Amino acid sequence: MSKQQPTIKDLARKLRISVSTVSRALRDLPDVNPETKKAVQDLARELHYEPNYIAQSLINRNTKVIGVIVPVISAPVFGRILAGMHDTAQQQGYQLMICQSNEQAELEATLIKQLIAFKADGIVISVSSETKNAASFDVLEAKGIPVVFFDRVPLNVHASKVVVDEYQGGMMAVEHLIQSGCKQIGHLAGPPDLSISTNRLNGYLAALKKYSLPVREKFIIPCPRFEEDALKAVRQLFSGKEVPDGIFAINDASAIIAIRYLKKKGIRIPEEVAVVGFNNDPISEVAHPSVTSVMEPGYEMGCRTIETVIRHIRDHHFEAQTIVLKSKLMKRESTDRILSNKIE
Amino acid sequence: MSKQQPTIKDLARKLRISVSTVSRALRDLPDVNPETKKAVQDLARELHYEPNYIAQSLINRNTKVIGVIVPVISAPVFGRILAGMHDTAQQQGYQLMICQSNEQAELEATLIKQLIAFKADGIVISVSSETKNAASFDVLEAKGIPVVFFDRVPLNVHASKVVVDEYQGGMMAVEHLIQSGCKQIGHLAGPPDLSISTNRLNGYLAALKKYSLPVREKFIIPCPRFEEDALKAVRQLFSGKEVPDGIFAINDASAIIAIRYLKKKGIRIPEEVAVVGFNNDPISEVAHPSVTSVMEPGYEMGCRTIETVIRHIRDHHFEAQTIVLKSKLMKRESTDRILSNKIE
DNA sequence: TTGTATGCGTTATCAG
DNA sequence: CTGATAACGCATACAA
Repeated sequence: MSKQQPTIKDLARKLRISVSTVSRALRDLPDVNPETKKAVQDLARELHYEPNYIAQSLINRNTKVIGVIVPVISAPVFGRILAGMHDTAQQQGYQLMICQSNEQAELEATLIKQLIAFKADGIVISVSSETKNAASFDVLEAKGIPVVFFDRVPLNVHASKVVVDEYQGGMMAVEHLIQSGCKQIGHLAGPPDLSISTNRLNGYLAALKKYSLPVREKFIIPCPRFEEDALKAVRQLFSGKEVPDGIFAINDASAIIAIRYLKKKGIRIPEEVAVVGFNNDPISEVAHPSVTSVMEPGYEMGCRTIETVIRHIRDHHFEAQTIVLKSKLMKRESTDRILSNKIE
Repeated sequence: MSKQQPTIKDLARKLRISVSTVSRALRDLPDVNPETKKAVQDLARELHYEPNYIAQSLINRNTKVIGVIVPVISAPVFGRILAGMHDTAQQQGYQLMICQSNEQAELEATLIKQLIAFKADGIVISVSSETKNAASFDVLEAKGIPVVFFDRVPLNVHASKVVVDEYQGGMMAVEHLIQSGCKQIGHLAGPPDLSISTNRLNGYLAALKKYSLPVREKFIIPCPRFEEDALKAVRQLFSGKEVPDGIFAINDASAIIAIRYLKKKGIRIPEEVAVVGFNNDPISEVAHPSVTSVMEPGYEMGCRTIETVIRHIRDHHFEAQTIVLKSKLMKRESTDRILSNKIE
């Protein structure tokens, strides 16, 4: 804190009135003499008085703080989500306490404890790729602290969730590849324990089934650490006798790693292999060729998540709900097999 | 908050001892019977007791919270900085309260007030592009709240600052353009009131001077809203009779907008016009051609900023200092005039 | 309309 | 080693 911030006590002493009157005047309550009220407010301004939120929290039993845990702050998807979260929180008079788990389950658990100790009114979480069970979240349920999961959500947890329809996204992506003429589509999958991974994978499988294309286990390669495992995965994908003519990647960074690998091998994109990414990160637009990608409504997801957790905070009996947002396919050069010859 | 979180009172009642003993046991203070200590700690674990930070803050007169204000959370540069900030803060036992000003001076002032009300132990700020004077920061000085400015810092404010040597960055960028054979270098400048803008501009001017190249006012075009004004600016740059053969852009997004414009006009890069960006955002690497860019040590800047503010918090007499970090030029295709014919 | 007393959860200062 | 009691800054029921 600082050296000597004025308190209501100081104001009271200077004005020779009681602290309760000062307290009431500052909050502009009705039953207080207009003159004394004005005197108090004037003095408060003059001394740059700011109410002590900490003390108020102790009494009101709420902090107006929402804890946020994301795997990595610097990932573009989370950047957009956090921006949306901050704007709606601000609008509703809440502050955000943003933390990153660095994809570590243990740190995630620690952060949850810290946020509890801070008496955050509610907590919103996007789980780390390491998180295997929901044990760390039980505390929250037990303590009755409102939680909303977003983007990456755990299974078997009774809580509100805000997610993108990953199944639809995956399906849409693969369907687009098929319609572009791909017959053998490889999938650079995500960390096995994440909901987004399995849902996108299921979308992939559903699309294949819809068009009666065979599923080849060898064409589905999980990348536990996302793009960090992507290069190895693509290599594996193209090491066999039969190689894919289309790739559906778990995110844009992985898609671009695949594209680079293919270009280096002299394989033309999209003519020989078409590629679809996920997230619509800025890089997908500027890459060469630009990458067709599934765009998730990140900012909106952030807004809805905060709205939902606030609803839970205000009404502790509010029923847990799952909000599913739709994603959109941004078609670009990496799958544009008709216009592909126009690419310079 | 929640319904019924256990307090030390509850623990005391259950164990039929006093709250002070419980308090001491929980903090593992020396003069307390090992047996009672164990009993307390066991019960605490059993009941999932978590200390109330709020109450502790009230008494300790510190919150272990550092307020952070950035213009936009979702910008890659700030993402990296925030990541560095969070990691060191976590390591030192501090929580971050991250806010975005959305480049608005007024919101920035509001956020500062909120953080003061929250009794943040210290505040770190990267000013909005709209911020013209330092009035909103005076309150902090007056109240003796430690402040550290980073990245975009205001002039005429006595406080610690952590910055990148933007002058050196700009100079390096332009020198590289000159050494690549450029003789007429245009500059897509930043918002006029920002320190980064003027410093990069000065670096640009210094480089021209060093190589005895003339300064043309018409080749320096400010972009008050960064990339949002970039297209208009490039158009202007190439509208006259004399056009540049090199462009130094205030950031990578602007550089890429320029590149797109040039490509559309059939102007070859880097042969006819070489381009340098700033920030080394992921897009600079994947763009076509990839963009030579000045890399700022964002993560490190975040770490150093938090370290500095914590130092000020711990020692209120700690002298304000300015830490200057060096940037690095990442050379890529957009300026590679020798290898340019190798670009596919 | 205003003041007094009490409490929020914790720590610190004393006595015992 | 342990237990009362008073703070921290504020809000509120109650009294005046």
